Amino acid sequence: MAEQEGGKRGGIDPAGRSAVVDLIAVLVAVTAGEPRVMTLDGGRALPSGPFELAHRSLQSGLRDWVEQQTHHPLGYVEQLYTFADRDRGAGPAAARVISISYLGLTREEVGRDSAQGWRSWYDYFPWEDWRSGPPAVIEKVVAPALTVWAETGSAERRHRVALAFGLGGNPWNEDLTLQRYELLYEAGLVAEAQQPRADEQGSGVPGRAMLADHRRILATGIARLRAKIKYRPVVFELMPPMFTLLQLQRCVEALGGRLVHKQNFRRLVEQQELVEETGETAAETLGRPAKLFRFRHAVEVERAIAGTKLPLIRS
Amino acid sequence: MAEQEGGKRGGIDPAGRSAVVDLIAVLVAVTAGEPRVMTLDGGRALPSGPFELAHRSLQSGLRDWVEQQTHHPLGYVEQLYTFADRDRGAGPAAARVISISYLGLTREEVGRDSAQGWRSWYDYFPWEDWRSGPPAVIEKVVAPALTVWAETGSAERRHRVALAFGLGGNPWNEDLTLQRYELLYEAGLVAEAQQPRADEQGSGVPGRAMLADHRRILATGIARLRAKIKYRPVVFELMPPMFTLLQLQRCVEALGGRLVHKQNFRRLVEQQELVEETGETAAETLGRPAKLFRFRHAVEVERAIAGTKLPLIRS
DNA sequence: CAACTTATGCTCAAAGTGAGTATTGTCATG
DNA sequence: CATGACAATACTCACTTTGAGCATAAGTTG
Repeated sequence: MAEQEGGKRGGIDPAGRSAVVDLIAVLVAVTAGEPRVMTLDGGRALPSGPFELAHRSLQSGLRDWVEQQTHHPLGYVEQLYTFADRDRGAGPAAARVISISYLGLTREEVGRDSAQGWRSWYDYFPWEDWRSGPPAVIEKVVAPALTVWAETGSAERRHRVALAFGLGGNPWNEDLTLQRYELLYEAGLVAEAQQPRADEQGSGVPGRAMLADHRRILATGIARLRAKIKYRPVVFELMPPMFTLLQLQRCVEALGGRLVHKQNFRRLVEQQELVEETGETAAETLGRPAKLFRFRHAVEVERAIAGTKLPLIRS
Repeated sequence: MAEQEGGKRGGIDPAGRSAVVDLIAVLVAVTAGEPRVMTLDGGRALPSGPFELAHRSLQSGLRDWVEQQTHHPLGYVEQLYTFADRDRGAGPAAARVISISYLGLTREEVGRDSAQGWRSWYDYFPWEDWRSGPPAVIEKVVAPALTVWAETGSAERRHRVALAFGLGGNPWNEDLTLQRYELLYEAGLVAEAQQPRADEQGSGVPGRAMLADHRRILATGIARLRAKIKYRPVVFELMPPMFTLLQLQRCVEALGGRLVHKQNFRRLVEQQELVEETGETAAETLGRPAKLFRFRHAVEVERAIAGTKLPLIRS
């Protein structure tokens, strides 16, 4: 089916059947209540590099590139998505490039030279941060522009816009980050959608642009992470070994871009036995001192058991 | 970063930076209460083919291959996973192949010449069907063999086995299909794990083998589908336009490999307003005639709104 | 000490779930 | 034509899980 390629160098490829494969990382940390993503090139690109024969696997290839480019170790990693759209790559004459993207979770290391690359992901998606209420940018810029665009389309298009951005009485759903970005792209409101000139923001919407489809990949990562923290205890990959429940809450809020009910959040965390007390208490500056907790790693296995939602029968 | 490849033929590749990319489909239908998967080569392979420059996108490339190989139209499609493990491909001297896998959902078309390829997925994973209680094959073959293997490893290995296969009082979790297959592979109990001889089943566990890593990809598809029907109304892609609630239930049971509580299942379906009455009733053979329902396509958009699980605050 | 800020405890009602029991239509059959 | 067999539907009931608050407790700062 596929011709063999034995050695270190590939052969001629008459059928156009081989492609360049890029590995791209969305590396996330939460620091000081801000969700941050590792970038290169002045914030315009995600860490990435081609998959090479020398790499043992996709993941190890990714690890090599990220650690080489950012000098930051890669912890928890999961695959995100594989993209290969033609007109969505690096310019009009782009080669056929396949982008295999990964989501990585870590913590920022203080005093590292990697400190340069971290940026708040809300720099790229200002409309995604609802922690201080509905972002003004939506009402002032995004909604009007999208509404104009939607008017020129079908009713279904208007419906998609209303649903994704919580317009017309619809509730906001933080998990739709990717759909929102894709809508803005379709509407030509993000810089990446303007083929020729890459840098001018023009008639677009606020939010930093990135090279090629990196911002789309970032949106994919955010969406995945926002969805995942709800059913898998992955937040802890972003926390220090010991933390207070408020710190944990702030982390979740940073990721979700929404505030949560403090008491109910604690109830949830405790009843699910996600954490255990360390016995120590935090040396805070303000308020009653909080107990310090640590993640109960045991739940990672226990949680594998859960999962269902169908009205099963016992027997 | 990546060298340009202009025309129909690729160039020399000194850095080993280009790879062959295969597109692989797990095409599923449910017929007569059995979950079935489309296969080729006498049930030993999934539909697949290389991604070529001529393809507009990964999905369209996949569609081309599947429709050409199976003469069956492809409906709902979603990406599954991208594999590229070295020692897991087509034999020891395998080229570096990247497999991008997709899950497709359809219905079998009667009287099609594509009818050949459909097989029950439980032919490949007999231990996954719990609809008539715990499969004998687990108690008789799988559990003993895995226990022997686990004894030779760490306590953590024993724990993984117990969890994945519901041993030692652990509950069965139908979503762990992939983990179970991977454990069996690790333990050398599936034919694919024996490098040299491919066909002899020998000391292994019952269940049909497949070429290369196709069975692993099938397991990935099953796991994804089992998980997904719980939070997204995808079952309906597998149903005819009109159906009774019992037919719907049988379909869900076929996929999950477990029986569900009839009354509660109906309550769930109705309270979520997934279906609406057609007014007609089924011309059954047995029992009180059932109302025929159709899927409320409106929920596909409505459902996009749902999704949360965090204890949000209103404000 | 008063004012502030955060940590924790508790309550309450509304929904959602797991497991059954009871009743109602139809068809096939002795 | 009464009786089963087999499903479709209706309802119950006891919990559990959530969404929203109210009320205290325990430090820090001026």
